[in-house]
Amino acid sequence: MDLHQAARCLEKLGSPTRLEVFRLLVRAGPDGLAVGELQEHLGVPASTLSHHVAQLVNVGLVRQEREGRVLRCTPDFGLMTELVDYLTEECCRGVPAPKSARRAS
Amino acid sequence: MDLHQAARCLEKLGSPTRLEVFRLLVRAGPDGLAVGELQEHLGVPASTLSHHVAQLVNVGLVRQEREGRVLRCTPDFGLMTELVDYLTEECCRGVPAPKSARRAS
DNA sequence: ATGTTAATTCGATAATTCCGGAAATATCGT
DNA sequence: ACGATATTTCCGGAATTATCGAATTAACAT
Repeated sequence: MDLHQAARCLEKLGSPTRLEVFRLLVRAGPDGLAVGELQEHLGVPASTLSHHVAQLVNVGLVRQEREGRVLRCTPDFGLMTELVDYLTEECCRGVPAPKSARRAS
Repeated sequence: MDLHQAARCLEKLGSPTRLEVFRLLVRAGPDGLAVGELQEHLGVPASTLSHHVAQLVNVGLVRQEREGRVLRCTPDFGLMTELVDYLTEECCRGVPAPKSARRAS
């Protein structure tokens, strides 16, 4: 994860609607949620929600898989974790951790 | 930290320039950096940089203190940590951690 | 084929953000 | 008071993003 990728992810998470979408997906269990289910939770018009979800997919934070006529959305925990790790490493410590001192060893 | 505050912080960090500003401040040690020093690092026109820094100050991620004609900027580690904790708690775990099971106990 | 549901794409408008030069403000030194 | 430096504010245009109804595509059932 480099600075530009981190910025892109942060930008997309930086909208209340999209952050809520991601949060709902994370809490929804392994099957995630269909776009329609997200809509019920959020009460946003379908086309608006579709744009927001598309942006999260675009940046890789959300994956979509068709299941009949339903589009099931799941969060990419790996990418989110990379992002949080980037913030922790690069933006939370006053002194950059020496490259040999990260997690064990 | 609630969802809306988190979204505001994320939005402001979601620009390569602003993320780089924050990163530089974090790595700069306890005295932070003057706006002018940031400008040397980034090569951005003064007024543009001023806008970006102002947004970070606005959302509380950066503090400014006058020192003569220099404005010294320091990151708010506390707020940043709250943000990262929010993301970790709310957006990284599939199952919300039971409220009695966070860090020790 | 037709209808129904799920979701996206289109298209148009409104609102916001971004950018940077020029002018203003603040502080200090002489 | 004047000049120099540091930084912001003002302003306007360009670019981007947000919003959402309407039309469209996709999948399925009858």
